[in-house]
Amino acid sequence: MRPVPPKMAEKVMAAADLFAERGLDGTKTEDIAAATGIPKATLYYYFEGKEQVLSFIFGVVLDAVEGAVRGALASPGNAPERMQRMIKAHLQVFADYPRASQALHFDLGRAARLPDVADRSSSAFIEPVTELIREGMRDGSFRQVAQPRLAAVAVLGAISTTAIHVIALEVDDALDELVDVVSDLVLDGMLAEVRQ
Amino acid sequence: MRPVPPKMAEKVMAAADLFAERGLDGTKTEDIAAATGIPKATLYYYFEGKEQVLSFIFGVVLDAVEGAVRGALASPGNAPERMQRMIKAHLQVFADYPRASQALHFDLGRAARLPDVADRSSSAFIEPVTELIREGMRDGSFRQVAQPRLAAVAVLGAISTTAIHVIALEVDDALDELVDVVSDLVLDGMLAEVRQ
DNA sequence: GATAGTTTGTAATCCGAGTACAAACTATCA
DNA sequence: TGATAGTTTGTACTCGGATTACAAACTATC
Repeated sequence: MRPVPPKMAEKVMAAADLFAERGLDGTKTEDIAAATGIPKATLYYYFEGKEQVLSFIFGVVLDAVEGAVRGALASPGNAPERMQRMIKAHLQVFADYPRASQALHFDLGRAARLPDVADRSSSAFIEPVTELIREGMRDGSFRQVAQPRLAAVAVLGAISTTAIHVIALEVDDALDELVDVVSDLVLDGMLAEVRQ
Repeated sequence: MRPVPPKMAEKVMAAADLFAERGLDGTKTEDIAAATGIPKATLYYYFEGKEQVLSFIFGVVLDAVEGAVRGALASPGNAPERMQRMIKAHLQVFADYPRASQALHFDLGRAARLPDVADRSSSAFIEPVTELIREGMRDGSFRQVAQPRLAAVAVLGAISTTAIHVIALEVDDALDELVDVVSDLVLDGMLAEVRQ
């Protein structure tokens, strides 16, 4: 993949609409050309194929997730406060890139097999959040969680599944309400009383 | 789609391996024929195309999920107890159909657009679990959740994301440990103390 | 043993991804 | 100015694979 000049990068993001709607395999190269305004031959000059176009778009989203998570976890406050900020920041990425996020979710299995994408989603989210959980356990703000890494995966699942669910409803500002739904669940759980 | 005789139905499940590994579009009709032992022409006699083969397999998993959730929610006990049983039963479906579950996750976006599949995953999981949450709120065993339906979606996300994560690791009995990880998170959250 | 439905092999069609290539265009530098 | 390298794009081509067509063989049933 040749380095993608900024103008091209911007145009190419328009393909996220198509991928979100029909998935990679449901999208014809011609359609990408039409939607982005980049002729087919030019696409093949920069990308090795349409999968790389998808991969490029995923990269943009992952960059944003990485930045959001990193920022929230580096912010001041105790572990629960930072966890909530992380959830908010992560949801903000879905709000900022709704179509690209949907595309990522649509072709989730493929994404997991794309070189880089799998590693990067692990290093952008799972690892830092696992570390946050461990930290909260050490300082006493989180209870002892048997498997911090799996807990981090569960949190990721809760965030992304609800976000995609809400985006699909196409109610624009509905993602905001999710911050409370998800962080209440993750932090407090659903029980009315703490079990002894 | 013609009614699929039992012998055929059983054979066809072998295609789940392929779909789990490469997704629908990465799987050739010839490969499906080879893996299932059903000749290509016969496949087209029963199914309108390979997407319908995928859909059929998803249907089997959804039947199982529906049964598992329904059984757990109809069992005796208060809402938290039944929620935990539901989580266990749902995870058991992943254990029973690991490859088909992976296939479903791989082609998640497509699944959401398949007629029936979307409706059925909603009626098999989201709606009954939403109702369970409401019930727990009424009888005081769950705290007041702002959006029970979104909470149910979050729980589904936590269950399925962790299950797929664990299946991918190919450690056979690791799904068992998930019951505690997920139900602790869902019921108790992660905080050490209840916030006032 | 006639009829309807099933099973399967083979050949043909058709679409679309990716490739090849050449002409036109642009920037840079001597 | 003109040579050179890189960029942009149109057009035509190849090739794989999904789907279709079809006919022969097979099976159950009445």
